[in-house]
Amino acid sequence: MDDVARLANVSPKTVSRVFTQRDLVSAATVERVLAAAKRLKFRPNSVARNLRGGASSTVGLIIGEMLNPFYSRVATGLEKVLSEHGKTLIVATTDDTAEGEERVADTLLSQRVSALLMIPVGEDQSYLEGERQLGSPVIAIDRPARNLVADSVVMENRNGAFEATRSLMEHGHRKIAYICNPANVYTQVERLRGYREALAGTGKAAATPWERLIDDPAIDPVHVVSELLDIADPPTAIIAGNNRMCVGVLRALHGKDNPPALIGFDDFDTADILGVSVVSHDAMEMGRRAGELAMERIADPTGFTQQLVLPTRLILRGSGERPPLAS
Amino acid sequence: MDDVARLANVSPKTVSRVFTQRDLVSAATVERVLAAAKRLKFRPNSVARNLRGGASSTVGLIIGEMLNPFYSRVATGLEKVLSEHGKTLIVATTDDTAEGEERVADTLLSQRVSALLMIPVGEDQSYLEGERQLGSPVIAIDRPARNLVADSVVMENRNGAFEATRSLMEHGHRKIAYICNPANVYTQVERLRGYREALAGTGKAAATPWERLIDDPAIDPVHVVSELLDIADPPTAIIAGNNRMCVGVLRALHGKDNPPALIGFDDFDTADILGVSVVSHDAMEMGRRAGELAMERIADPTGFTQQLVLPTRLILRGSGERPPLAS
DNA sequence: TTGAAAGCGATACCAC
DNA sequence: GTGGTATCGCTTTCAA
Repeated sequence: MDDVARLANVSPKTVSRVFTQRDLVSAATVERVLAAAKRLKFRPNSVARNLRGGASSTVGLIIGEMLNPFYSRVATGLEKVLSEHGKTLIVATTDDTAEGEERVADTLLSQRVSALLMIPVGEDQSYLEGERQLGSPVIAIDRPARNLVADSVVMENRNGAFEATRSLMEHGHRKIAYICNPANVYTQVERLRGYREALAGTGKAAATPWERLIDDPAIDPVHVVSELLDIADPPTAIIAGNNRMCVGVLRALHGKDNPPALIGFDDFDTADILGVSVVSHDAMEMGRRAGELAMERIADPTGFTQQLVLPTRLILRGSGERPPLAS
Repeated sequence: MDDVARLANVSPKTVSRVFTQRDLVSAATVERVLAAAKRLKFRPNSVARNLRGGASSTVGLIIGEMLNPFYSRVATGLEKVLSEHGKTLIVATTDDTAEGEERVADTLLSQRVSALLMIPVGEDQSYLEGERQLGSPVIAIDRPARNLVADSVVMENRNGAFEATRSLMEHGHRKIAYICNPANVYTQVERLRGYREALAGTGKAAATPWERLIDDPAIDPVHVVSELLDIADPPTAIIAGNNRMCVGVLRALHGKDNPPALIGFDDFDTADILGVSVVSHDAMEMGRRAGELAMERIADPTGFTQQLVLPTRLILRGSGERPPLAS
């Protein structure tokens, strides 16, 4: 910057002004500075810029992995909002482990991100409490943070599952399975609850014999489904707890003669071609709203924390409307 | 840091040492400093840290959009390598426009990323030449950079298309279509060439009547396919130039009685269930190799630039082996 | 093994 | 409109 100032015959401060509050500088000076900057290939260093003010121009996002289209949709929505606000997105992945989460949170905070957005995977985010007090807002996406005051954006998990189950019941099903992996996360707990409530009707919601709550990513959905369909009183319909599980179930049912009905959670690219009914939601919108929440919180760290709940929508494409086998 | 130093009764420099070259400090001092740091919730500011040295701990990636699974696979592979090297990933998207590319490149360079990785979308990257000379290595992924010295990682586009075409020919096809959108990118030019060469046999490769090289993202693949199958001498097989187009073709063929054979470029999640033959490649590996190339170039900016070419693999799942209609 | 001083690239505050 | 000066949080000399 000093070089530019020298070449343009002004003070460094004026150069700085040209790149930040251009209207405070005379047109002639601006032109001279810009020319000098161009010649010297000068580009303001936004890192140094933010050294002073505290809040940087970056925002951190912690997700399980980028391969999962749900996560990448969230990232997309978020990135859109950020770029509108001149912020850039730092993405870090946890491989869906709690240790990974703490590790990358630490890294991102070292980078002084102006906000930390995350899809929590660990069971406890209290380790972030100090940071939050120090001024790094935390926004939880898809699942609320635990033991931490944080804004959050989630979806209507329970109601989505409730409606899916009810829809299957209206098509004559009564023996309905619920399969998911992982199971110990907020979204699945909620969805399971909605499923049970629908099945219970006015009675008391309780576990059913057709629930398969897996918690080991290594277990093959195909295997689980095969086993499930082989039990004495097999289900006539299946609800898959997330996109991954839904594809797994599809794979398991593939080629079967009289497949059970199927409704998946999360929409996916070829679901229309495959005729798969799903509980759909707008993951990009989640990212977008989370981004807006972050901008809000950066602007006013003292406001009330909010919990946004986004709707889900049942999309019927065929697989969810298959009647039960008349056995 | 000063506060920590005061509390631990040492100089700031010693605190710095504890967090960087711990072995140069006595064990007792280390402990005292760490305790003080913990009490004060001190976390080294890696932004300020890098203010001095030049190269920062971030690496920038410019991609078209995160929704495209190809891009996100590349990002995944890259992120893996970076986290092993203690670097974090800043992702910026261009919406697949050249202007977007320049804009976000500028932003990332302002952030002083230690390397700039990109899937070039514009037709000219010479605008980065200055930066490269100033010490920001540029790595092109999937497509070589134009008018710029840069390392790159690409795949065997031409050969992949060649083999797909040959495979269709071996199954009796002669009237083979090639559909893609966009068309004016390196990958498509190469694939088209492979397709033509295979069809030409020993003759001179030339355009065929079944090529549909679209360049408007708004045009619906379904429409293009319908039209293509309605011409006087319709193709009996189709090669789709990328994942998006492949799904589009699938959608168009869906429900048709005697669909043409189909081979797609890029594998996708449910391709096995849908029985779609594809030219597959390892996008994560591309990201990984690009990351390694970046680390290499950061360590030694003077080395020869490299061009890595990764193989493709034809996966036959049914759609590519349908024989031509005996019409 | 530890410390003092200068500086990285920019901005904020206060003069002129 | 423009220019000094201190400062942000840390690291790199060079000494002790």
